[in-house]
Amino acid sequence: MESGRESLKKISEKSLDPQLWHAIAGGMVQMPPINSKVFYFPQGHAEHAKGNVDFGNSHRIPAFVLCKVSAIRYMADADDEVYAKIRLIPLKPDDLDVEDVGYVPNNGAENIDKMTSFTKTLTQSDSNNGGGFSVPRYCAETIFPPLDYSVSMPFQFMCPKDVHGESYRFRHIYRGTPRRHLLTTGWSDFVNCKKLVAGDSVVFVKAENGDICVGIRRAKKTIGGAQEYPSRWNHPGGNNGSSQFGGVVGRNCKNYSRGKVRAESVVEAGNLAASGQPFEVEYYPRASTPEFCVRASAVRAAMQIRWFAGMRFKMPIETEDSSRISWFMGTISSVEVADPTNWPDSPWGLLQVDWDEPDLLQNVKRVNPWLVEHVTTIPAIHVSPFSPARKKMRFLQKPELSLSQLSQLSLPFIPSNFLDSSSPFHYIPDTIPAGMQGARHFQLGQYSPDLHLNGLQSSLFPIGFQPYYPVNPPANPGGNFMNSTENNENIPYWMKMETRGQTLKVKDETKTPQLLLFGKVILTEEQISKTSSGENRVSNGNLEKTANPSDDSGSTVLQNGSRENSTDGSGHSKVLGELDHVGKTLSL
Amino acid sequence: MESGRESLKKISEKSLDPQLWHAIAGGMVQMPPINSKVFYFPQGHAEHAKGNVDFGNSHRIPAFVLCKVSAIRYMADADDEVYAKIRLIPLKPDDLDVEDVGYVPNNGAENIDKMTSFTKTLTQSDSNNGGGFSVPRYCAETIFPPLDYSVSMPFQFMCPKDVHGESYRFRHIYRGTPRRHLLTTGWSDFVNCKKLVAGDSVVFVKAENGDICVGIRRAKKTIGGAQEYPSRWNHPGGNNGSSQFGGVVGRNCKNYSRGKVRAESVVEAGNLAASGQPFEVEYYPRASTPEFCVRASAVRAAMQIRWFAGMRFKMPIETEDSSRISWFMGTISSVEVADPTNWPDSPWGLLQVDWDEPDLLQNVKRVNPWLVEHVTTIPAIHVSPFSPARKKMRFLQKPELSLSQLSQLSLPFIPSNFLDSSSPFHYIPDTIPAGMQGARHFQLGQYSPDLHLNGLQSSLFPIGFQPYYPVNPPANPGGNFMNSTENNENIPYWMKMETRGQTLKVKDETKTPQLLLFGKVILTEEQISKTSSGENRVSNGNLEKTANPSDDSGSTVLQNGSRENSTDGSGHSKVLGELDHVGKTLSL
DNA sequence: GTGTGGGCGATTGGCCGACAA
DNA sequence: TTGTCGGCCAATCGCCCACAC
Repeated sequence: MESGRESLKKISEKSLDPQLWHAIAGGMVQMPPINSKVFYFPQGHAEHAKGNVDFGNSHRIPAFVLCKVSAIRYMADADDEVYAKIRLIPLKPDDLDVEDVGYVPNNGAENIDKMTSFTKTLTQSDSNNGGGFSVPRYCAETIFPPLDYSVSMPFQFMCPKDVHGESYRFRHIYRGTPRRHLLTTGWSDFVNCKKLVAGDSVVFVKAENGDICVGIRRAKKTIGGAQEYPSRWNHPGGNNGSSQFGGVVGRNCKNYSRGKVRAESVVEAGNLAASGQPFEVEYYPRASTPEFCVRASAVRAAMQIRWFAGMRFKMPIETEDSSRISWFMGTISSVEVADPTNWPDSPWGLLQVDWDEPDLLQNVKRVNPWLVEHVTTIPAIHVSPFSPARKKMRFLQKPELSLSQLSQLSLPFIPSNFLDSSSPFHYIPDTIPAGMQGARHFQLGQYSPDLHLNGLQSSLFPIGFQPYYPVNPPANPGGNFMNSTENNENIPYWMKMETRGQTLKVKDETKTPQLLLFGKVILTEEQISKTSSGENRVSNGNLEKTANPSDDSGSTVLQNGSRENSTDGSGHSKVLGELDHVGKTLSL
Repeated sequence: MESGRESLKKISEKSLDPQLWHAIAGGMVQMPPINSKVFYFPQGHAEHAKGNVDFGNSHRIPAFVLCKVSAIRYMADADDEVYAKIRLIPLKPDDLDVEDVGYVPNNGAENIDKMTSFTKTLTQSDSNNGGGFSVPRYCAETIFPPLDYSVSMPFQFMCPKDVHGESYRFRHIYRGTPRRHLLTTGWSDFVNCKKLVAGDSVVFVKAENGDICVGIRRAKKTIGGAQEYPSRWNHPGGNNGSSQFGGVVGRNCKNYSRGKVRAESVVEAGNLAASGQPFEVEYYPRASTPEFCVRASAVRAAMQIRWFAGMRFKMPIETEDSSRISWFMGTISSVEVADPTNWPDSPWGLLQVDWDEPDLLQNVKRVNPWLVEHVTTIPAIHVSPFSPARKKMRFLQKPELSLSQLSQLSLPFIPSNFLDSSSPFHYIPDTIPAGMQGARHFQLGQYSPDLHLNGLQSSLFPIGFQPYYPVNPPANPGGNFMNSTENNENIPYWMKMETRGQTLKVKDETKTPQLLLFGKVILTEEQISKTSSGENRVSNGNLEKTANPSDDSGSTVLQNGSRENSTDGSGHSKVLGELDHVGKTLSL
């Protein structure tokens, strides 16, 4: 009664090549190295799950557990979303014999540069039922097999594989005036099969041996599992009956997709962690919740900072297609335990913050200390009359971008530089008691910068330490943006576009070819650009790149290997352009 | 960060009306009454899950745990598959104060006859992209709202709801020569939306208030979760490129649906059961694995039988659309513990069997004692030259019906009559030690009918008892079949049919309008009929009914309420026609 | 360089009766 | 009674260009 089932299981449990996985996950996704030490936060894990996680009498589950990463399996689920199964071994608080490995750029070090990838966010035309896929020239020339340009309309069929190893067949043709690369036949099927919509991204990855894979990054609509993708009609079909009756009833097709991480597995992990037994967690890097397995050195470094209300900070946010990161600035309004009832000892969400751009990040009330970077200089919060935040919201008046969607927010992965254990404090011994006592619910009064470290920090670092103040370069008030359009006081042209035909598909779902996403907060590229032209954000930079060999304006192919400690006080701009774990990752 | 998530969860956690649930689940599905006693079998639960279940050091998990059913929630998952969440409270082995309730025909007794339902297995034409749904007359007249037959082509729009409460809009028209009922507009969308294929069934249910629901029973392709539905193209679309190249590559769209029950929840349930704590299990009645919560009285009755090698037995199997049950006969080849290493004390799969029709049930090596019925008369195993089993397999030479698919098998629910605690032994006290000692791996020699009860049986019934030998009527050697076609030595007409057009859809997937299913074993109605004309099966009978008021040939509308002890030696034929928990369940 | 719309065939979806099982 | 087919029409898919940003 067991044969056959095994093979099925293996199909769905098959793990991906780590390089491929990282290419699809996006440049900002960093996984901790094997054997490195991390803090596991059950609280954060719970946010990662769908539904409410009830730990029961969770007094015995500590807010954080020091663990060693014993294994990582790189997986993809049924929706082609990549996730990782991280196996963790809890360490004794005084377990000093486990050497934390230094930063390792690639988990599979020998695979560096093995793959080339290109990411493109789908336009309306790309995801239209009737349309093909407009292939950026660079993608075609870098990733796709070469065409025979001697003929008038060169074309070929290419058959990339998805994360599950399934092949898809696309007709790749170079035609039109001016000439351009297109995927025609087969593309529409792919779009329907994968249920892609405008705003989703596809990643073409070429391995060293020439094999081509195609991955998917879905636009983040909601947060942390239980995602209910909007209904997507594959072929709306002529409906005589309904037009004849004017009825629009029916024709709905709900997709009751389940959450990615189940509450029970979180509880199970928490209990195992509490009892010191090895356990495994599933981590969805694109789930828009902060990672809950954080490099121990990063946590320590962050908790050494004497956070207090009034402090200025900046935080990196990735663009929706992972092509850029954007830094947002804010002020700490209060330092207090986020959930004193259930997690009185937790630094998770310790910082209550006010953003310089409250409209865009209005629902990000709390951030983790290790996700932000303290800045010593406070740029003027100048809301220019030409680009006020309020005015920007006019572009959000479309239903799909309404304020009601700007509801919940968690934070994406922190760039690796934050986790760099080469920070001055990586030598701090691991002496955190797994089950902390004392240190109940501390709350610092607002604007009490002289208050000393609160109980949390002292409990995290009970032995002698020096408060650490990172020395950052002055923030660049003018910003340092690429791709920013300046002449956009008017409605941008893409707001006026309409879908051809009468398809009932996702017509009104996403009119924005480029989205920027912060947890559940979806921002258009336009908004980002407009914001960029203000003075209240720091800068952004390329992460993945629109690599156009004939257009170097502001772009360079980023190579990995160059790393700087983001807190070393001098490498700011380098950090912004850093791309340090994917050999060549290119993007549009 | 919690708002909104709650509501999503509630949608997916909503439970169904028990009557509706039962109507969709099918007439053979019986749930134990609330407060009744059942044995919970972790081993069976594990078979219900996808993948391998590792109980770890499971020495402490008993093979069966006597429990009280404290609650049942009737649910439907994202695929519209119904399942139940059964809450169980382990009982102390000597817990005699818990009165086992007698058999209760309907869990919600007051709801009897509240609903009328009709089941139809989809034909190729029904599931064709271009086609509509041919509504059996009885369904239209019994379930659907009445049409105004005064006009020439009467039609209406009806909007049934699915298990999630979503409405679908179908045009119901009465037309053609001869006149017939059809669903046209909207049907195709429904098929695509629900990913229905030929062989799947739809169930129309009308509540007392006239509300109409539509449920789904998918054809069982594989066993116990991790089902990978065959690729279903929603709209294959014209593919100039591939026809021009003659290529059939690509155009595949795998659906990596997950297993229904996760291994972890099985382990969790087993541990809770072992420690005597209440727990909850998810049971998928259509998962083709035997139920793992079995009426205690049924287990006891079965274990009182002195099973031995050489015994003859019969077992009921349901047809794929739950419209009929079929009894297969076999001989016990050996009585031995199925998995002595992990479950040395378990009666699960105790009986090793040889089937009279080994081709059809070749992979059913073991059955549970409470799933079979001992027969005292051994009909001659006469393989007639006109309908030999080998010959029948000729019809399986199509790839979709090849022997390679006849791989694994578990067994469906036993009809309720087997569980009837009104059997002479329902008064046997519950004195089964939850953690049994002794009784390791007993194996009875083949054909040792005089051997006394083995250790398992004595451990299940440690106190005085009388071995129970059911007195059955002599098996009817000639069978008692309906719908059997005799003139099918030739290829049946449906084997010759071809799909119109060039759709790449499920063209070759299921050519059989009627399937009979045994776990993973799929049999056509033709095969069953041919088998029926042999002498080696006992009989079958209608369970759900093709209720045709103008054609009473061999059919009657079955009413619930009439119950007979299947082992009482006289009610055989009544049992076969029994339908005792759904008020009026009709089927095609 | 590439996103979008118009134009247009070829294909399919989808509704119908005819026919037969 | 109802499953399937051929016929037929209309809708739309999907490929192409031209045009803009």
